[in-house]
Amino acid sequence: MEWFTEQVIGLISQIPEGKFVSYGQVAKACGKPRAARQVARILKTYSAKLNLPWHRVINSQFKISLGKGNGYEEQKSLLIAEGIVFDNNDKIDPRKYRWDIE
DNA sequence: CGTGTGACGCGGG
DNA sequence: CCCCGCGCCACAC
Repeated sequence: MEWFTEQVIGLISQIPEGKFVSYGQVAKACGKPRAARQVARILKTYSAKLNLPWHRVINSQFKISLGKGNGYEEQKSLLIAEGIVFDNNDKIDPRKYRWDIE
């Protein structure tokens, strides 16, 4: 397993309940500021098997990146279950829920 | 080895 | 807010 991948997985696993981070945030924190897309791919590949809180990762627009009918509904409900509130535009408030990586 | 594809991000209209 | 284009990068064909 590559170093970057391990960093990403390690970081994601530390996101506190009720909080979120963006793909870009994770990429940056792991030393590759342009690798947001890779972070997404890593989640798709390992989330299920490694029991990661994948739902706590969204895009920089504070919205869920999964298409409706393709995981969107599930991610949303998981976040709501943790107390996160979505506004009328399906976005969440970063001032309340964003987790600023250590 | 060229080409297409994203669970992305940023700027612009 | 929505829609586009462009840059980015690992991967599948």
